[in-house]
Amino acid sequence: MNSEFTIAVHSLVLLAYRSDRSATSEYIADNVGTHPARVRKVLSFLRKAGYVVTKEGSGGGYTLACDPDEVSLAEIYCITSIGSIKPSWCSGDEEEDCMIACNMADVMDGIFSEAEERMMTYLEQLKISDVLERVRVQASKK
Amino acid sequence: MNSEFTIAVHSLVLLAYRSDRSATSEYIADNVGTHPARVRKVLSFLRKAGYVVTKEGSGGGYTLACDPDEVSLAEIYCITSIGSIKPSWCSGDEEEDCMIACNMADVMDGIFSEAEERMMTYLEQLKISDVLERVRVQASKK
DNA sequence: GTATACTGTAATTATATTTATAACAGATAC
DNA sequence: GTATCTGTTATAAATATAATTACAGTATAC
Repeated sequence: MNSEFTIAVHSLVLLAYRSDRSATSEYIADNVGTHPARVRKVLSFLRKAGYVVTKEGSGGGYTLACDPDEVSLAEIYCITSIGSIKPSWCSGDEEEDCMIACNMADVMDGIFSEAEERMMTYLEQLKISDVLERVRVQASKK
Repeated sequence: MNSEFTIAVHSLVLLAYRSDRSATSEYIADNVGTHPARVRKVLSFLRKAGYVVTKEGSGGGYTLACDPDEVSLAEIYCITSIGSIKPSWCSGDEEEDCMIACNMADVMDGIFSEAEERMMTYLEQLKISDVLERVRVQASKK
């Protein structure tokens, strides 16, 4: 799976944790453990989908624009990583004179799509606030 | 996802389609669209797990050693690609002085594991014979 | 209006992963 | 013994991913 999903979830959880304060891409990048430009790219998708509000210029940054109780990981997955279950490599070849070789790519494609849907029904149940709660539980274990 | 899963499923479906005839790695590789050495590597895993029987030497090759009605894609996924849902890249850093940064990697790890389990309950229902049937249906559409 | 501090985005470089290929030992059939 | 196969490792090539650089655009403070 694409790690932009991880970056998006981490960023949203961080913003939810900081309640309504804004955060710069540098601050988020440091917390996530990546480069600010990468955070800006991922959060730019979230902004276009309305999950965060961004403010350019001095004193700018990112703030949460959604209710963490309402937003599921499935929505975030759709924005950042849909289709990433399926490997880019495909078996078979349409030109071969064999029923298996000709059709395996299509069949596997369907299987990967259905598998992804199953995974997404799970992610639908998980909200950003649940992830934050899991972080709290994990922290209390240490 | 790792494409060894695709190669394994394709090979098993091909062997099931050819009933009890054996096939060489070169024949399978040509059908799958990869290198014989890669087929040998993947089928070597399947042999160790008892799904195929191999015969070395002249006239050798691979034959199915399982009932296609009984073997699910979940079993094959376990052998070839377990854990491949989770991206190798992890966010956060245990050393940071922030609850989110410290625990996000563990939390995401758990989420990816659960997501993978959901996907696997779907793959459990799909047998090798179902995949062969899907190939037949797909072929009849053309 | 100019300096400063941000985001947005594209281009480039570096790194990691994946796939293909080569090579050869070991096994079996003839 | 020779030809044909698998098993396995090592290496090279291709691809995908992540980091970095660069700079235009925008808002703020002075």
